[in-house]
Amino acid sequence: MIVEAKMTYRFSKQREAVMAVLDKKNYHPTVDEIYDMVKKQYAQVSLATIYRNVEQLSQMGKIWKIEIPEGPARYDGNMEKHYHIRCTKCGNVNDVWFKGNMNKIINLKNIEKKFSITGYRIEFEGICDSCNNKTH
Amino acid sequence: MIVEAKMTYRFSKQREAVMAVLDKKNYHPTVDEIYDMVKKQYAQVSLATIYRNVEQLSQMGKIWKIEIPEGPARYDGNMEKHYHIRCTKCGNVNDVWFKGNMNKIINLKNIEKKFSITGYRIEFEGICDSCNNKTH
DNA sequence: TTACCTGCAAACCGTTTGCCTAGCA
DNA sequence: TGCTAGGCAAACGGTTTGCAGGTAA
Repeated sequence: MIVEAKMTYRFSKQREAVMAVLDKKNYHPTVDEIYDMVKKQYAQVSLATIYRNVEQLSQMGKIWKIEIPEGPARYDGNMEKHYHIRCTKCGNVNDVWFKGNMNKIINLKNIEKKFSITGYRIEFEGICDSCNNKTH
Repeated sequence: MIVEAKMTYRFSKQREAVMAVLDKKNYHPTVDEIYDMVKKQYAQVSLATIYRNVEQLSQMGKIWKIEIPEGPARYDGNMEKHYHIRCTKCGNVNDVWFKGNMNKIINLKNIEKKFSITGYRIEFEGICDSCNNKTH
């Protein structure tokens, strides 16, 4: 028998600092990058604390975890519905604001149902401006 | 200046065995699972060999690597164009045969262009039959 | 005063690499 | 004979965990 763990959150200055780092549009730092930022304010902070806090914050629905295949996850403090595009050269992630309702466009009813489909994950790929403009 | 490395492949029974494992429809094993299969035939085979071979085969365009967020990659020997759905309970991956042209449905022209978009990755999520039917 | 939260270090897991031998072409 | 592929073990990168002390409520 599984017993739901009761979980209460309490304030911590470190978690506030993580939130503050993520309070910026079109910014999708990795844990390491968040760590470096938070360290400026709390030199003693540990990497594990950052990991624990981003996990908690994303479970609380306050931030969004962006899974990156073959690389560190990135986090996004902007909870408005949008998508992401990743530069296949430098790895940077940018916001994609799709005009229209993606749920209408990807009509799950058109897909064969041996599963009950609960969602989808879509991620765009491309080359960003700064990589495009680089001579090499 | 970057010099393209010249690469020639040569036959190996281990790589044949990996291909043989993947020659089955709607089967998406991890490296560990492939390893276990190949070991039945070649007890001495090493995990590194499986990794090197799946990497090579997918570069040769003979198999497809399915990136799984937070988990081991899976491989698919079926190169016909299709999509995947992953059970969020048990992690199993199944094929999704989408009726229609996904490229028409996801019209990249509708998306703002600060990037040059080269592609997208879409992965469905759901609960598979066997997980649905499990009492718990 | 209770439990959550922290810092530290060690462990973890999937994957890659260095080294040296085996074996295809 | 030259160069790719293999086996083994160690290293790697991102992430999680155990523990003991710190701190919010």
